[in-house]
Parts: sequence; structure tokens; C-alpha cells
Amino acid sequence: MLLEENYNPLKLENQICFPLYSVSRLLIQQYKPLLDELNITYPQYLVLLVLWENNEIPVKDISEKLLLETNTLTPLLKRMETNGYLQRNRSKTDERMVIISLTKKGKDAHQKALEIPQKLVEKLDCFSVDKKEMEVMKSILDKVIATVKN
Amino acid sequence: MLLEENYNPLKLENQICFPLYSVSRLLIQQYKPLLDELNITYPQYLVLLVLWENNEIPVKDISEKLLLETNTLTPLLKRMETNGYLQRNRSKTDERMVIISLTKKGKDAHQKALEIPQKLVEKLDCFSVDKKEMEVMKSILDKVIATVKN
DNA sequence: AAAGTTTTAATCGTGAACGATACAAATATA
DNA sequence: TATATTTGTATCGTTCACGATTAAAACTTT
Repeated sequence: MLLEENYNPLKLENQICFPLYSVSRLLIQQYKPLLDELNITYPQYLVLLVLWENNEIPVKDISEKLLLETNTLTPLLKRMETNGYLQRNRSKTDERMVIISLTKKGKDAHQKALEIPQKLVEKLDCFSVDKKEMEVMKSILDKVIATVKN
Repeated sequence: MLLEENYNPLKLENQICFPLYSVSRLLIQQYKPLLDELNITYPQYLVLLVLWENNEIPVKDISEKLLLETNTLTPLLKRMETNGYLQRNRSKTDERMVIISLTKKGKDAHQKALEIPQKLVEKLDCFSVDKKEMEVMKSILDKVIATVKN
């Protein structure tokens, strides 16, 4: 297709970012009903994934892991604090840092969340999305992230 | 990896949606400096792509092509109208519909935009992102969209 | 120790996304 | 032809994203 004579790079169907952007949103929409049960959003779910692997982690490190700026994370973390999922405490050794840690509610949510990935896979199955293709795509995306990250 | 004994589906690195979501945002960030020259955002660029293929198109049809709800498009289209890129007119045959059409500025922007895809490809080259892999990914994503769309 | 620089969060403003709701125009049904 | 339903758009409220800026703490370098 790239070799066709009157190839138009501005045609919607020739965009690479558009399907990426759309599928990302479509997938997040698939997560929504599952996350609603925990009363969290998809970005908040990502924060929980990080915290379940590292209880006690500075905002900066969450920012690096999720590729989100602190001006996105600060209000998001405050909402999660209000909802009782986590605590925000200034580090005593370096007062520039705010250390995020899970509350009991945040830790307990891990058990409930364990079924989310499987339920999502089932949803994608319904859409006849090929699991192998998803693996291929994931490996490509991970490579892109690794190179962009430098 | 999926076969390992203590495979943890809640590990960040085992998520499929997260890299999709991140790369989508990273790519849109790559577009930003190019789109800044036209004083438009990435979703606004998508609207222009649609309009360059169909001058005179109802909001509903843009919504279907971009997979965006009208409550997202209405304010976005109003901003583009304010910026002089397009016009919004009620259809005379069916007054429920608002027909979007390009202004001269909107049509003229097409010429400037022609160089955007090439410039983006160059950027991705710098990140040593493989073009073939991008094609593979695009075909998978297009399939996902087609199936989700039903 | 004083001055400059870097690091880490927070604040502010703008622009998406999207669920819920409203409303008028068009269409279908009784 | 009334009444009900559907369709297309708009409005409202909440939550991201993110650039620009601010501020304080921690470091470097005179």
C-alpha cells in the first residue's frame, strides 16, 4: 500500500497513531465496568498496580514507571487519598519527596483486582481478538517505549 | 511467559492496555510540535483529516469515523470554528443535524499538513522504531477496531 | 558559608474524554 | 392526527493530560 502511486499520507486509514489512540480508548472503556466496582478509573488502576508491587514509593518513581508527569499524578493521588486508597507523606530524609503508601483498603483491593485481567481477556475473546496477535503487539509496543525512554 | 508458574497478571509489565495507552500518548506528544504550527491539537487534526476527505459532513458521521462521542466533538468543533477552521450549519432538510464544512483557512491547512506524516516518520526513525513492525501493529489494531465496531 | 543549580511537588489554565441528562426534530405507531 | 419512540446535538460535571510556572528542599561550586 505504501508503494501505490497516489498514496495519500493524510488519509485517515493511512494513519498509524489513530488506531493506536482509538484502541487504547476502546480498551479503557472495556475496563470501566470492572473498575467501577472498585470505584477507580483506569489511570488510578495503573497507580494501584505500581503500589501493589512497591508499597512506599515516591511520586517521582510512579511518574517514571507510568510515564505520567507529576502535574497529572498529584491531583490523581489526592483523589485516591480522599477515597481512602493511599496515604501521602513527606519523606523525613528528603523533604522534597512525597512517599505514597497503600492503606488497608488499598491493599485489600488487590484481592478483588485479581480477577480483572481474566475478565478482560474474556471480553476480548468475545471481540475475537487474537491473543497471539496481542502478544506480538505488546512486544512491539514495549520496544517503542524502551527506545523512546532512552 | 504466560505459562510460568507464578505468573502475576497484575504486574505492570504484563499489561497489554498500558503500553498501548502509553505509546498512544507518546506518539501524540511527537505530533505536538508539528501541530503547534497550525495551532491545532491531535484530536482536532483527526477532524481535519476527515474534513479533507469529506467537506460537508454531519457531526454524527465524524463521530462514527473517529469513534468519538458527540459530547466530545461539539465543544472541540466549536473551538475549531472559533479558530476559523470550519463552519457549523444546521441542515435545512433535517434540522437535527449540524453540517460541518471547511473554511478557506481549513482547506489551506491541507497543504501545510502534507509534510506532517513524513516528518513524523523521520522522528520515529530517530527512535529506531521499525516501520515494518508499525505496519504489523497497524493491521492488528485495524482488525481490533473492525471487530469492536461490529 | 553564600550563591547558583538541580530536584521534586504543587498550582494554574486549556483541552480533551465520557457518563448522564436534556431537548427539539424526525419518524413510527396507535 | 395524537402519542410514543428514535435520532442528533448540546449541556453539565468529573477526571485525566500536559505545558508553563512557582516554590521549597537538597545539592554543588565557589
